[in-house]
Amino acid sequence: MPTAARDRAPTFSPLYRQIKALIVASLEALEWRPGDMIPSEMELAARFKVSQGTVRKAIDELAAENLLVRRQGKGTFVASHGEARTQFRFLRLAPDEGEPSYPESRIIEFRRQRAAAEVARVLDLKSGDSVVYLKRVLLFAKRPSVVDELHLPGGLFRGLTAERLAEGRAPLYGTFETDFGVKMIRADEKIRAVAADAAVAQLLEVPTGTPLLQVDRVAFSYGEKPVELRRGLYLTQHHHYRNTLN
Amino acid sequence: MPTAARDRAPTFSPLYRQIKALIVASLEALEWRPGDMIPSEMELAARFKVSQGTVRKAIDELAAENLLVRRQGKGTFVASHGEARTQFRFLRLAPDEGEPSYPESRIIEFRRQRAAAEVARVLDLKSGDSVVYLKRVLLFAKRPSVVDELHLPGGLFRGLTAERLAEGRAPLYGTFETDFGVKMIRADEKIRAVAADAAVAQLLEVPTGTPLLQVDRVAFSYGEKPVELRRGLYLTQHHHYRNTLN
DNA sequence: AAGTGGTCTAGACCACTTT
DNA sequence: AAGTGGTCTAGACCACTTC
Repeated sequence: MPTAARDRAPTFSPLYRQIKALIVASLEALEWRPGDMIPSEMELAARFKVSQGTVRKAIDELAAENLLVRRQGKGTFVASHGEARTQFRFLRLAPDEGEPSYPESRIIEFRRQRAAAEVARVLDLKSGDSVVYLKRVLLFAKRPSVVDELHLPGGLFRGLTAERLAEGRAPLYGTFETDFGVKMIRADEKIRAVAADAAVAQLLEVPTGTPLLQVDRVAFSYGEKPVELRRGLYLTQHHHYRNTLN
Repeated sequence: MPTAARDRAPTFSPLYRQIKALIVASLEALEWRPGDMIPSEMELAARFKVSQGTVRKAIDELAAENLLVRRQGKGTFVASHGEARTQFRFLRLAPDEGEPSYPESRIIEFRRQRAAAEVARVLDLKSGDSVVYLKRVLLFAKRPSVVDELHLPGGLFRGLTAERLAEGRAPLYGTFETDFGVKMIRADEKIRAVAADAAVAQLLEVPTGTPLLQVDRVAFSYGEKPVELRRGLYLTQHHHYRNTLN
């Protein structure tokens, strides 16, 4: 049978990318939730009326983008922040000695407030829209090592309260996806060296002026939608930010 | 024709990975140099006696790893550090405002010396082996912004002299690949915040104690071979280290 | 027109996991 | 044994670049 053409965008888009977009739409609509198995390649091929190889290529790309995870013999699954595999993808601070571990979190402040102009701009909101503000200290092996400030769109995190996060050792992004259906896909970070001010120095139990890593993050969900603005101040006396250039 | 089996490693390795290894071997042997076009998929398929699709899958992975670059209608080319595309893959310091640019370099020190224990360990040399030591200042828009110290295996960089690098605006890794056949593939970085000591502060024209980003890099060539140890101290008052988490 | 990579199909068979 | 993803093939045709 000759190649199916279907509705082709004015600028040529191959079939497998259209299939890919359909799968992403299903992910976004939570037809399959994080951790779920999606239909087999043959089933999807039947649903979309294309060959298995075309579905395969679409899934290949989604797996490369960490939206899906393939497990031979088992099936293809929706990636989840609850898994060890994904655990350290967004947590780049590692101890100088020993294995990476997940930190303990202490909430310093939690409130809903009106978005300042800068926050609104980055999160694609209107100035004055509701925003969740969260300030935490992260402790690695009982040692306070990070001071974090987060801004989240209020509309996406309706039931979020301080109690719900309290004393959590659970990954924050895992909570976001299971409790609020907000899936973090990608993040951009800008890193600088700064001196600790008095307030931060006290929280981290170091002298004022101690050099800290300042990590400004914007995290995105499906469709490049910004859903988190975060500033982290990292104490790097026993830890470092690890990165790989490919 | 049934599937060719060939010499199969004890743990199963698919054909396309064996093909991939053969292509990497040719790259390593400089059969095709950076910037060169490699043979077409059909030619390689004939050479290796496999189908075009199998060669294609091997090349797909090599392109994903940035060892090869595909150009539709033209051919497949060996990736080169001389291209704009690759330019900023290993240069993560970007100005807060405006477009990234390539810095001017000033050499502060250049000499050959015996490898200290730590340097030898990281570069996989013997203690006392010859090592090239290079210290530079990088200037963005006339502003000194980085102090860099590099250690390179002496054996790989035989003809390297200070004159050859002098006042170079050319990318260092481009020089390495064209002049010495050493191709940088991947690098690991560990980032910390530190305070500028007197010597560095003078070079960067800032007060002693100014917070700086300390970036420790180990760069690798083919086969995970370490070929560079580098420590950079970045002034982040008008620049930042950019990163994307996927 | 010819040559390159890019897409799509259909079918066979392999490797891994579960029943 | 059945179901899943993984590999490999052979052939057709499309899109892009160059001659």
